[in-house]
Amino acid sequence: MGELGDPTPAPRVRKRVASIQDVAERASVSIATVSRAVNKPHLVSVETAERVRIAIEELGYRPNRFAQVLMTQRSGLLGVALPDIHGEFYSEILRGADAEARRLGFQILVSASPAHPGEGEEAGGGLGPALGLVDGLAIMVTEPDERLLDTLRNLDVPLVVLDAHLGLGSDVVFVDQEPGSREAMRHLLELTPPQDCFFVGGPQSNFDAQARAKVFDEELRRAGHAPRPDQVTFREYSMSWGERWAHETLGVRGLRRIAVFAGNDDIAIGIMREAQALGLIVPRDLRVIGFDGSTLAGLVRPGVSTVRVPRDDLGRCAVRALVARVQNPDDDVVSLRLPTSLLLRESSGPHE
Amino acid sequence: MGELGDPTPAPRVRKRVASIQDVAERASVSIATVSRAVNKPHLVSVETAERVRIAIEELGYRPNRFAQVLMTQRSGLLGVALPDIHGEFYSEILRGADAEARRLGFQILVSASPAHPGEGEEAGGGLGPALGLVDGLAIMVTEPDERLLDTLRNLDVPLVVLDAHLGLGSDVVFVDQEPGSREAMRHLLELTPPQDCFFVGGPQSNFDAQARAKVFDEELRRAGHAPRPDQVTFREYSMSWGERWAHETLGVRGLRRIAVFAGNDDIAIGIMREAQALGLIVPRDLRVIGFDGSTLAGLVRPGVSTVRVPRDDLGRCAVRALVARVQNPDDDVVSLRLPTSLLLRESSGPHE
DNA sequence: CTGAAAGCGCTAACAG
DNA sequence: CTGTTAGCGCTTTCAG
Repeated sequence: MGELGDPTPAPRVRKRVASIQDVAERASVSIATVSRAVNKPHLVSVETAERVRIAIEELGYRPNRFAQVLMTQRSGLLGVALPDIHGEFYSEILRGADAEARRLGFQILVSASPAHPGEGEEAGGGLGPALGLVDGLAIMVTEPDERLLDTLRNLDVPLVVLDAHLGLGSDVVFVDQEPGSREAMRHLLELTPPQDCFFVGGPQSNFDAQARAKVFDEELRRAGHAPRPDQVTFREYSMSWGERWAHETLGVRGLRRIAVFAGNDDIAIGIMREAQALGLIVPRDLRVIGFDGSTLAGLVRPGVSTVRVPRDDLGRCAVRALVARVQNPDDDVVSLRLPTSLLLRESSGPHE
Repeated sequence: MGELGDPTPAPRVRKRVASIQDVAERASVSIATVSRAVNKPHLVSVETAERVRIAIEELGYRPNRFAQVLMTQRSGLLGVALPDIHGEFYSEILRGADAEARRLGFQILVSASPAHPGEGEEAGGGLGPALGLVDGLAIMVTEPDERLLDTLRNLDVPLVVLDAHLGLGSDVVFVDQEPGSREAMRHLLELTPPQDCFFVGGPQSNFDAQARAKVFDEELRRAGHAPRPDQVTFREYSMSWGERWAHETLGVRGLRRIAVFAGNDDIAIGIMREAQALGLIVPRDLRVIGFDGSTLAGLVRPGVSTVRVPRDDLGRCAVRALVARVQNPDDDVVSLRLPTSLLLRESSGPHE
């Protein structure tokens, strides 16, 4: 049962500092008065307040947060658990979350949850023992995970789920993949027949990947074509997957004049680069649209059309919802939807 | 003095959960025994341990971290304060720091310190009251800041400084700008005369910018040329600054066949893009080297030569040093140096 | 091996 | 307006 204990049993290190006791003595008041002077200044006389202020100053007193936190059961910490901490996508979510948290007087505790925690590993979004220190948890769930769900159910702090509908009655903030995907597909289908359209997605188990693929499927059918299996593939959100797909499709099978709806910008760029390496011209031989609205998509040549995702809004709204819940546990559960939209660039221009 | 108090006075929300008391009663032992069973299993008999285990299970007991932390004065939290949380550079530092922290059983508390905290704002790296919750602080300091220094001096937790030598006797982990910069400059000076070389830097007050500029200056002199004022400029780490510089230098003043050592990859790419927009060819008309080893530098055309910075090592080493200090406060102070090195791509090739 | 007891440093009634 | 008192939930001597 060691896992319940402190992660690193080690000698205490914090040096001895002035306590509220010391301040009280120095100011010749009770500790209660010191506490009030600090936290509820309006409850003490100005003279007393001043004496306390001076004592605090002289002693360099700072309230021990650990003790405060034990009393109030509130740490001012918010857990933010993401699948990964890396890359522009998550980085911006974090930025939004951090900014909003700061604004509201909280600090975020970031955690990159291992995507599939092994048997031994803790689920719960990767904040090991620190989970017990947060006032609330915002967690992004990108694929089904029973163990995680279980942890979340037993959580004893407010919870906000990002980007997934888990059916546990928590607040939810999610990016609606649909409108942007729909726009993207209609744009492609305007100039490319449905049988020449391809979806090159991320991991199949990803909720996002599925949502995007679903729109792809729907729009193709709407255009009168039931997608062949080779038109929809899944693997991972990486440039190398895009390159590989392009190599096999454009290089080996020699397809031309096709249109690709890529699972994200990395994949799109990978596809484009490989196409270019094969001597093809984008968009003439290959039209492509990515997803995420990454900076990179706007920087490569040709610019990559992409579906904008309001990343920092996502972080911001998640934190806002979480804080609302923390401060007002009995408010109605909210479900916040952030829309996506198509951002057109050269990569999805006409075939000629 | 309100700023010393809890940031958000709000009602308690944490629901009532089983305490060690409850477990003790259920297992018919004392709370001390429960504590031992959890933290020092070898100190209790197997039968007792089992009884306690069962009680814990049945009650869904989890030790209250707040109380643990108050007793042990150790939270398992590490503060990591960076100038910004955004962009690949910081993102990777974070990733390294997070991975290492996790490995060592700690959690990091990220903070994007406002670069120049206003008068009212807290210095101390932006972790407001949360500063009191960390076992140690790793802070990246990019420019001189007296107020910050002061805060750091009065810190009552272990401190590791990143990327700056502040002269307070803390551990330091720093990226040595020199070797990479030196290589870069020698590479440029091989084919471009010193009077046609330019340094386009970030903020002048940045330690890094200064270090890089210094090498630029030294190498030009070494090549027999004392840099003119127009050869060295500072502003900010952004693409738009690069574009602007290029516009004025290449567009307005019409310079050609020059070589630029840019303060970072963003600047380098900005310069390159503007040059291309002006119809120039890189590296024929303009050779350029960036800094940071960003992914982006390898993705644009032509590929941008850059000075590699071991970003995740930086985060990793900082955390390692910090944890070492936390666990062993009396170890010798360490100063860790991480070297940089040149990564050649097309952008700094010959003028023709 | 186990229990009793003493706090960690602070906040929050409750009386004055 | 201020002091007294009671904990918050846990860890840790110190005796058995």
